[in-house]
Amino acid sequence: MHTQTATSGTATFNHAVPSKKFEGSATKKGFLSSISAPQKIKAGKTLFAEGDDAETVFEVVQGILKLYKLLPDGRRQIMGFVSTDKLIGFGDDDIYPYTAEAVTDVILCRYSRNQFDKLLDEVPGFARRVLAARSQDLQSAQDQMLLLGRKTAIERIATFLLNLGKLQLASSGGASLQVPMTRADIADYLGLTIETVSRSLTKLKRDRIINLPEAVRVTVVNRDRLEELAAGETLEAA
Amino acid sequence: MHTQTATSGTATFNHAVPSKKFEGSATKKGFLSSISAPQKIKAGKTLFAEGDDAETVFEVVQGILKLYKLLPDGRRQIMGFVSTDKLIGFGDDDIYPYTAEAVTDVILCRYSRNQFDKLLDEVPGFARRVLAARSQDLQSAQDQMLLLGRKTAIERIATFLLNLGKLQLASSGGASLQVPMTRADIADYLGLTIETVSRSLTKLKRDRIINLPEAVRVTVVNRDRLEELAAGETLEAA
DNA sequence: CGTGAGATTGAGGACACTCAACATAGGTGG
DNA sequence: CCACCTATGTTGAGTGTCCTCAATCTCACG
Repeated sequence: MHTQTATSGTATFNHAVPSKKFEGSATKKGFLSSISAPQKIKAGKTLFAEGDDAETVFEVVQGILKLYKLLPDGRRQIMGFVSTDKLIGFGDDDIYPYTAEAVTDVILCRYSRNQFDKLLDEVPGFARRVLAARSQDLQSAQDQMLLLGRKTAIERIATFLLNLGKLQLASSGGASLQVPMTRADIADYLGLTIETVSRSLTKLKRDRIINLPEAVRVTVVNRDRLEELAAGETLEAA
Repeated sequence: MHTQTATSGTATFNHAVPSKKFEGSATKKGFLSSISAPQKIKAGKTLFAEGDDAETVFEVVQGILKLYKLLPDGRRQIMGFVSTDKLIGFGDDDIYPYTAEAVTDVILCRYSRNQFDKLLDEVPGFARRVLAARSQDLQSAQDQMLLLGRKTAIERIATFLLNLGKLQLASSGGASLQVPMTRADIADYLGLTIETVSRSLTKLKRDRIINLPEAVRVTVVNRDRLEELAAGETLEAA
């Protein structure tokens, strides 16, 4: 079971640049949105499951989704969190390769896979633009492979917080980060357990690198040190 | 240092299907190869390094390359092994996001990034086809994220051997696998150490799941069991 | 104010890592 | 042609980081 055959995709929030994707010729929301009206999804609801027929392509208008795969015994790996302006649910294959679930309330648009494919073939520059987005997703996935394969727990958390920061700097600003996902989600994204996530955050706090006014909020106190940790500079002394 | 900013890409060998990529209209090697003559690269040679200007797109004609990222202290993560008919070195960004090094002797073609971009814009269906390939690469990367984040050492090795098998079944056939990369490469691909790779292979041999006539050759004895392990069915008894 | 999901903290254990010795194979030069 | 030499791979002993199990804490919500 849990055949992860398909190829839909898009993932992660590692992008330094907020994506700009659809702005050219006949695209942006002006194009895609004309097909279907935005739709609200409640937090916790599953959009589609790994292995389902990939009949629909989704565009996230607002909110955050998580994409994950499961092993038969329940071990879970979150491939990424996707947010505004991302497309998910298309790829080479005809089934979804992961489950998509709303982390927060989400607003999104749906497009039939057929229509989407037609756009790819017929709208000049659209395939090119989607390719660029997918290349970014691939690169984020590769950064995550480095994290999962070689970074320590503390380094993973540091990387995660900085990426979260880049995302939010794009919209708001300041060193105060909102953490919309649970510790369990963070753990399954970073290949750790919730306990290790919690302990790592506590350690960063003890070391005066971050603050934790509440569980869902993090403020960066020593950004330089956090970046050293994320980069894996090993100066694990201090 | 080791800014991993860029977005070139392509990776991994997780594909069930041997890729077919360029066969349509004006593509296949008939198109791309017309630009540059195939070129030989010796095993061990570095094609380009992470951070270099991404001026050239490469098409692998024969042989195997490894793509990897490094942390400052030398920890290495191999993003994937790429083989015949794969394109590497293009993406959103203008620098390579990883180092590419020849595992075996390699024959490849080079294309200037400018020419490649022009093809993407001008050749009908080309961007579409490259997008499909990149979607496959992304999916492979996501499978690898599940492996790196959640699978045990034995499960990683089992998965690796089966993927190696799929690759080679495409060309040759039979349960006898050639392992062209070193234990160090396997370790850095699977997020393990060489010792753990070696011990895991030994354990699979002791359990009569594979045989190891030589270090570079593996024969699958109990494929069903190997697939259970790769899938993470946890029946870790036996 | 009681309840329950989520988060933190503690104690102990396990899987993979580190360090180290030894084995094997391929290549080179005497 | 064989002995040596270095790469690579295997095996062993001990350690450490992160996991497991479990208790306690926090906070939003009814």
